[in-house]
Amino acid sequence: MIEKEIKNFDLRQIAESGQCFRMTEIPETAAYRIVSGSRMVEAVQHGRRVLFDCSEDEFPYWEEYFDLKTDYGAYIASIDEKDSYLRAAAESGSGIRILKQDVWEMIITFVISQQKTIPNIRALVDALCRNYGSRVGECCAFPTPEQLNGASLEELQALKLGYRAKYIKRICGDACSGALDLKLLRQMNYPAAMAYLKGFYGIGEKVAACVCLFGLHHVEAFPIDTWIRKILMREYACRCGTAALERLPQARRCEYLVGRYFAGYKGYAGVMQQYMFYYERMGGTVTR
DNA sequence: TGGCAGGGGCCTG
DNA sequence: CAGGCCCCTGCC
Repeated sequence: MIEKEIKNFDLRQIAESGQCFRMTEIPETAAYRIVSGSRMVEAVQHGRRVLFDCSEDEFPYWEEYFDLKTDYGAYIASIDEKDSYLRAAAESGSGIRILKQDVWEMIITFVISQQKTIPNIRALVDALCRNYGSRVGECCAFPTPEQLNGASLEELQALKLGYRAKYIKRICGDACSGALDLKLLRQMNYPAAMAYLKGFYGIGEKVAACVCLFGLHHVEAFPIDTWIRKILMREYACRCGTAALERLPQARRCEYLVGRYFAGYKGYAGVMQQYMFYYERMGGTVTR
């Protein structure tokens, strides 16, 4: 057991923040089970005190996973005082961390995520682990590229992956052949990683940004999905006057708003994205 | 009961 | 840029 006192840390908020899909509350306890790649830990929290059920040797992995050495209070304190929406969002999710997850797992997970709901994504990731991952104690590891490459297109479609099955099939092939070089990807900076990821079949702008943010820990990444799009148009579009915005094509409007209102959070705009996403999913109200 | 809209998008023409 | 895509869920 490792016990730590941690500010700006909330297991429940992290579990519901939509960046990880294998973090679950253990029934009838206040504890959470967190699975990443082939590792597993259980953690429970009482206020700022957090207990991790792991050895001293294992802890550094989870310390990095939860980004425990970073001061999220400083991120929150840096928010523009005039931006009352963002302040409220950050307050609602002040215990969120940007996780440093397994890159391969993030690639497949976010390819799956397109046009799916979060419960659905959880179920599909779980199915991949149970069907193709190695058993680790009582849970299953995320399948390696080689393991997942053993799945036929028909098998993947049978799991209800729909049109994503062919993306996954091709990406597994690329990862096994070396065309998708994860080691190389991990060494790239943000723009290079985005360009590299987008070159693979089934990975577009949004999925690439999620892999950068949640897998490579490029916290400047700012994924724009339907929720963030809705927020940007509702909370930020009116601030700059509609004329400037209407001159832009539909697809570029969000990009423009992000450039205008989030440039100040240079190098960590993705943290703000997570606060907004969480706040919106919680119904735009503080649930504490 | 059925039709419709939308889901943490991406590819193709 | 507009459709189409697999297929499921929520809603009326």
